[in-house]
Amino acid sequence: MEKAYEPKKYEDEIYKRWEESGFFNPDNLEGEPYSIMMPPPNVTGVLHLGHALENSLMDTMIRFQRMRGKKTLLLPGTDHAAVATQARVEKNLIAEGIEHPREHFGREGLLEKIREYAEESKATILNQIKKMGTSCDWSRLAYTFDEDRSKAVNTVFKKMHEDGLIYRGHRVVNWSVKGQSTCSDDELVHVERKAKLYTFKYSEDFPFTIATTRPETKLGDTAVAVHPKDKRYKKYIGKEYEVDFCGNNLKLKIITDEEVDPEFGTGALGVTPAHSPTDFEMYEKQKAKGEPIDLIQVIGGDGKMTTKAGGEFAGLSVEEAREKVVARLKKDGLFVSEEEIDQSVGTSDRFGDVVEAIPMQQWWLDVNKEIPSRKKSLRDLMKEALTTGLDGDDEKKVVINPERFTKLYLDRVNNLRDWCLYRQIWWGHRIPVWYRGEEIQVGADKPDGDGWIQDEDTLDTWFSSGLWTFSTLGWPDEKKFQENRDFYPTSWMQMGYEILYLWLMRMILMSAYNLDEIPFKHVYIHGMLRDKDGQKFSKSAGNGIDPLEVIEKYGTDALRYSLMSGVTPGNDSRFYLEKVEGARNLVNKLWNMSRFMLMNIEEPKIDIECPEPKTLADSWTLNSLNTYIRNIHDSLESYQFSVAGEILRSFTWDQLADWYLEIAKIEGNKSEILNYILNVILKLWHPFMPFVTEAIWAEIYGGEKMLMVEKWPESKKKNFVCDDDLYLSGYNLIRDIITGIRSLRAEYKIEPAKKIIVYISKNKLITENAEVIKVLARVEEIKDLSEKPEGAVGFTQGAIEACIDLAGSVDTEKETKRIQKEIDKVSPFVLGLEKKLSNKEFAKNAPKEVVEKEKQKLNEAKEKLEKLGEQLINLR
RNA sequence: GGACUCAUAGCUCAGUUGGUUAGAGCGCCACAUUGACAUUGUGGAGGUCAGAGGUUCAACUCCUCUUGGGUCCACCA
Repeated sequence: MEKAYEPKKYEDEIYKRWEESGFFNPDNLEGEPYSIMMPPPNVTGVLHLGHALENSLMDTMIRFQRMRGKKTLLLPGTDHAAVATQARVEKNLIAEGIEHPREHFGREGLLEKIREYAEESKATILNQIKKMGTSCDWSRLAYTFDEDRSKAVNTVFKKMHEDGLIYRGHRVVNWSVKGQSTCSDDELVHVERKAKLYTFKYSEDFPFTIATTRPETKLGDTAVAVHPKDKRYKKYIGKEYEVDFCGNNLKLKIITDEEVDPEFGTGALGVTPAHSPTDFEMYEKQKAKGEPIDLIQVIGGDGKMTTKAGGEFAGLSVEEAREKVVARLKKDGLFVSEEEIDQSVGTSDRFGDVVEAIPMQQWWLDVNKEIPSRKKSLRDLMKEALTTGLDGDDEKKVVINPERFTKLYLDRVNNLRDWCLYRQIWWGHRIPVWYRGEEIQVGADKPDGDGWIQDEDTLDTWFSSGLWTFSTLGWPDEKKFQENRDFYPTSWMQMGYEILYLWLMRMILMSAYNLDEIPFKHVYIHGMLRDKDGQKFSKSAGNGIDPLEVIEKYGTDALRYSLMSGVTPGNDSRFYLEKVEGARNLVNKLWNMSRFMLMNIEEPKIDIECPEPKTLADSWTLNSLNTYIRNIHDSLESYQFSVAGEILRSFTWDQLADWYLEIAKIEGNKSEILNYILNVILKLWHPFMPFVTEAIWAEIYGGEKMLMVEKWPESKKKNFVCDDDLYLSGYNLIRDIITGIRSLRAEYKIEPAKKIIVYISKNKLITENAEVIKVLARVEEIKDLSEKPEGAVGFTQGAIEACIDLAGSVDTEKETKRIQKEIDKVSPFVLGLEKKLSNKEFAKNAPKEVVEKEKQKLNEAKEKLEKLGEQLINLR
């Protein structure tokens, strides 16, 4: 084995071997099914560190489960990401000088451009996933926009339409002028900005003033709403006014609505049904009440004022129209005041512009309507999945970790509005709806007869992502799906909290509706990765880090470990290169430890049972390892990746490398035990650091047998027992003595090479481990404490006292200080314990073990205090 | 307006059903250096767990409030 581990030499070759082995494919495995559907990365570019974290989490889990003997499936794929991808390509084209890509290329031409980009991006992404060491089944690779997935999309659309859940309606939508497309409420990003609130009167004879930040929309007002209990306006309710507003003849009915805040502005709200979601709701309510008001669209899809806005304003941009309206109001003496206020506006998450509310004929998914065969709405299903389980079946319940996200999810479900399904872009699943005059047909294929025209629009990208957990398994093809049925519902899903609403909810909706199943049993929500200073990684901030560059420099294992260490569910974590460096060191340490162990193993055996310990160090290490096996297993089972990694690191480095291997050099003859320990730790490390462990495994056992499918270590029920009481805490005592001597040596600046004589109250434990103490603490001879000379300095560890002879060079003052410091540390502890133990309530209420433990601690501390006192007296 | 979350060593973070003399990594200080490893080893300094109350025999851990960061949702006419 080489002196240092060089990841580059091994990684690609190992990945190839894994792939060729066929064990990424569960069809070649046996056991209980375990499945994870990889959240498909968007084909908008390359993978970032967040994806790298996700791959690490999923692959660690899947490797762990595979080694446990499960039939594991990690299904890879990518997402066509409709709007995001088209927006990206259009942006690139505009940067290249093509001002209007849609007009320039036409539908098919632009689609071809996007397709090219998507394919390229896809290839890059898949390669990156491989570089991360992700053990996914490439034979089941899926894409949200491929044939099978499109089939699923069309099938679901048709079914929902037949169930009456998808309807067509003329309603106010969120419209991105820049993107020339709608977007759903979930796709809005709210930003704070300053705005002017204008107060004005519609006309001379209108009885009161109203306030607005959008004077230009007032050209489309058809009512004025006040709070039903607002006394100021009581007498006007129900009246109708006809006003001349900036040259427009407006009919305004005074209506009431609970939504109106009497405290805001003047307490009277000009209702613009066409350009405000809440106003539109009032319009609908009025209609339902049988007292309809009008709807006048004064802003068009191009962001300009329409002819309905009046000749003076038609064709102006919104901003121009606003200025003009304000100027006109001032001129007409209708303007009252203006003030600056904070306002939050919705912007498009993909195009970045402030969205306009515009009324349009669109298709919607009704979340409140009863599903004919179920007597429940989609909203009900979404709720059930996280509360009682579907149909009250606890087995059909999704558990979110950390739990707090459950509440967020449910709050959102309760306030859910109908889902606007259509997007006026070209990249995406084309709507399976056909028109001929007034006739409408739904289905993927063109209906019989002439004159049918397919809808121009495409579906919201999340519609296909919502189907991901089962469309990837072959649904709606019954045969294909049945073959994969064991993997559904999937076992585990991990995702960032930022797509909780966008994705998690829709997957649950789609699965519950189509299959009457939950999509997965457990969801693990991870936080966002931030840079060293806690900033988000982003293109515009220029702080992005390419995972491939990190891999190139430090290796994949180091990247994986550094990403997962320090993460706790639901919380953001920071990424910086020092962390990767530390992980790289750990990887190398593991390599070198293995190298050393291998040198001390006579003939490595791949199947080796835990050998009987021969020395104290052996039993301590084997017992300790046994406990760690259990802890790591439990931590991984409960998705505590960081904890599992940390305790494994601690065992490997702090216990094994720093102590046991050093002792092995002294005691010698440990071939079997080292063989066993090496096998076990390589297995335990494998899910975290697949490459280096597999590389070491190959160094030991050749490339034939793969660690990836070795059996996960089992912890034994019983530890090795020691007959003597002293042995129970024996090993820690030996370590403490060695550390104590080392510490004294450092304090008295005894040359490291110089061997000294120590005096210890001897017992069997000391005698048996004398050699270890001698070598590790650089001791010439161990003599009995009774022989200690005048002026020896010492320390106490539990029942054992040890001294070193400084041959008259004791610095009394310094030593006094040292001992006093020690006493100052122990005495308050003793006092505290005494107080606690003398408290009757404590004795009465605390569990027996706790009381016993405290008593023991007190005795030990007291003893130590006594000895320290003696030492202090001896100094004088 | 409604809610969530974080505050622990210089820095980044663990601390999962309340019982440790509160931990790790990095950094810092001192020392070591020819065989597993300088991507190293040894020793050490460093925290009244944001603040104030409360519950409890016992609080970093549970409750309330305060302060300061971050996030989400709703409304914003």
